[in-house]
Amino acid sequence: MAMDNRKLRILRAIIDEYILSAVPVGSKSLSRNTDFALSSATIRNEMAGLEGLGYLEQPHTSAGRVPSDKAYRLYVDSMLQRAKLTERELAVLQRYCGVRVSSVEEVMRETARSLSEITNYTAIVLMPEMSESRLRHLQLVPLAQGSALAVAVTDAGVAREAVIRIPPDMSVEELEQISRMITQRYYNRTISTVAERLVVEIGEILRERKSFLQSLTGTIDRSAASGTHLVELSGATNILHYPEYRDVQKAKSFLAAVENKDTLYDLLKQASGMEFTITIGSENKAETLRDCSVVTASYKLGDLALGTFGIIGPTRMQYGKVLTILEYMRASLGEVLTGLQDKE
Amino acid sequence: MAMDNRKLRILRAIIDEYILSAVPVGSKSLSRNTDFALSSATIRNEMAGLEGLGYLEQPHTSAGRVPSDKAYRLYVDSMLQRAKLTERELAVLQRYCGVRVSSVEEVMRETARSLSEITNYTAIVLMPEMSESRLRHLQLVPLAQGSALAVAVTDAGVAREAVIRIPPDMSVEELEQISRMITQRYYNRTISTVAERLVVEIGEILRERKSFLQSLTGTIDRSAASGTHLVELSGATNILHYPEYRDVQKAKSFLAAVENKDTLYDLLKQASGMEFTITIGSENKAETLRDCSVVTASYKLGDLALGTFGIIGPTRMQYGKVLTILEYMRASLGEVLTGLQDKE
DNA sequence: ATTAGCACTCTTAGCACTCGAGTGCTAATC
DNA sequence: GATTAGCACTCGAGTGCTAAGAGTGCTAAT
Repeated sequence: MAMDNRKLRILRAIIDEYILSAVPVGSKSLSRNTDFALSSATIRNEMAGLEGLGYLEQPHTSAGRVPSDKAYRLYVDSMLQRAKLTERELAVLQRYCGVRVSSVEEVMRETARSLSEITNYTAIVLMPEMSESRLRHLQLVPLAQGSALAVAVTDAGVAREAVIRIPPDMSVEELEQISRMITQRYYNRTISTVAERLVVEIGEILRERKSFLQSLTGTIDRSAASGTHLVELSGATNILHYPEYRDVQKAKSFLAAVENKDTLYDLLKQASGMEFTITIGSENKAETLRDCSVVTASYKLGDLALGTFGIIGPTRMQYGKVLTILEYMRASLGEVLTGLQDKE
Repeated sequence: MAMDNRKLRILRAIIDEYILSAVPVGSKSLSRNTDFALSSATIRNEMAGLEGLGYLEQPHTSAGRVPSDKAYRLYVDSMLQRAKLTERELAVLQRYCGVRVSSVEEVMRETARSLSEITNYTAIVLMPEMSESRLRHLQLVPLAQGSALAVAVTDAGVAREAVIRIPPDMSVEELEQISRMITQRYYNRTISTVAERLVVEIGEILRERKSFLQSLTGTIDRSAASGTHLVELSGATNILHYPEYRDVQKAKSFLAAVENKDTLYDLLKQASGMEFTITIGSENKAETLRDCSVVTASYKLGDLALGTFGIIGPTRMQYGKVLTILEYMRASLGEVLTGLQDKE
């Protein structure tokens, strides 16, 4: 049994229908509601064929058919067409572009919020990777006896901070001097380079401060590596709108999965760099997302900030619409990020 | 009909029972499972009395009784006793105290995580108020042509950043000089003072930079005021464990309420400064939390960081246990925050 | 190749029924 | 006078049955 043109058209009709209704679609309703000039019996035959090929599944005998992950894959690969956006959707996007923000974190938060609001799915945004961005300034600010706050600023316009311990005999002037020295020496180097070379190079100059520098390096390393607050999540509870999650148990496991930022980080990390990715159901690495689809987009700003964002929803997702929205968002994000600097 | 001692004992037994089981408790089971030497009939009479007084409610005739908010209020006001912690609970607390963190944000995250893990309710943590903490350092770092990052460090050990626009003719040296001037002049002043006086005072010195300073002030103001990322939330989905939220509709409205950080911010803000607060069901201002209880505690560190944290759960909450945990946490939080500076 | 027709399957909604836990009331008991 | 045993009554949850509806596969006719 091979795939032919008519089978494709039927499959597509089934998918379109199922995406809207979430109800298994049967041969009769299909022949009634579409303009194939075919009887239900013919469609039944074709459906049986499609099931044999693995594109359709039957929840139980005498129920309609449901598209398999394989079907969705075919769908997005070869029959997807961009959807027009509605008034409402455009309005949210426009509002998003006009929003006043003053830090990269805020941009991420707004992006996630808008995405989830438009799509009604769950939105995730991955912050630009710290370790690949370049140092602009490092400042050590004394806090109390024996402790200081280290603040690193990068070209992506983000600051990271960490409280560090300092030798009790270290003076304010010395801290200032070290800050200046590091800033000067490592200006425009990537953070990972800084972490790598700091001790070796400056340790030679300031022998007696070597252990302090070591601890500083450790902090930088850890802070650059920790992906914890690099993931922004919004609209997790949107999933509860969809009938496939009417079962509280399922909803719970989805929400638990999504509350764990490590899973999300891996997800986005993997997709970073790809213009768009679509991962369907069982294609997901994470066990817990096996009946979700993930669509992501990456943005790039000059050779500067680079991040990824996307949405998570049921496999029965409006792929066309989502892609259009992500595309739009991708373009706007650059604008908003640049805008950071143009609006006050 | 007045309240007497026996009524109190019965009411208490009902509350204790209901907190554990979430099932309306009836006269028979109560006389069976407790050591009142009373028949179910007597208890029934007393229960009718308690209902008349507004302490009990009946979901429908021929169901057991459920404590009213008023009953819980009485319970926490006059019959509450601290609960012992279990092994598991202590273990989590211990792990919490040992955790290595290097920024206030991380402390908040860990606190929220641990709280929700121990209690199985939803935890919220409010970050120390920015505008009341004192400036330690202000740094303007040039990013690109016409823009810079302003980073303010406070005595609470947190840094806040914002991208600002700068006049194109402003040199690196001038930025540096302004940073130094502001830091020097406003060292140890509260952020709100800085925002208030900056333009007036320094504007006089740097007349030609007045508009720049104005925009900087605006940024500081806004950044200090924005409560957005000052609230840390954890374990929102824990609520799904409880039978009162088995209805997806209810769960959805709870989660929506809790996803809105403004609501939470108001909640915690109001409780800040109070050692402990307990707000029961309808006592909540927020419409959406009318069948939840909120328990909060505030911490203070010297006259330094001051924040609030708490948990949200069903009105049928283990108040005794929660209070004990919050008390413990309150003590540990100081330790952890100080520890920020002692561990590397 | 298509389709009409038919027998069969499976889910869902509705209905009557039972069972258990709970209630209020009254009369007997301590 | 307080307590309790007893009784009739109510309500919700669970059970079993039936009928309706949607869908299927197969076969024979077009």
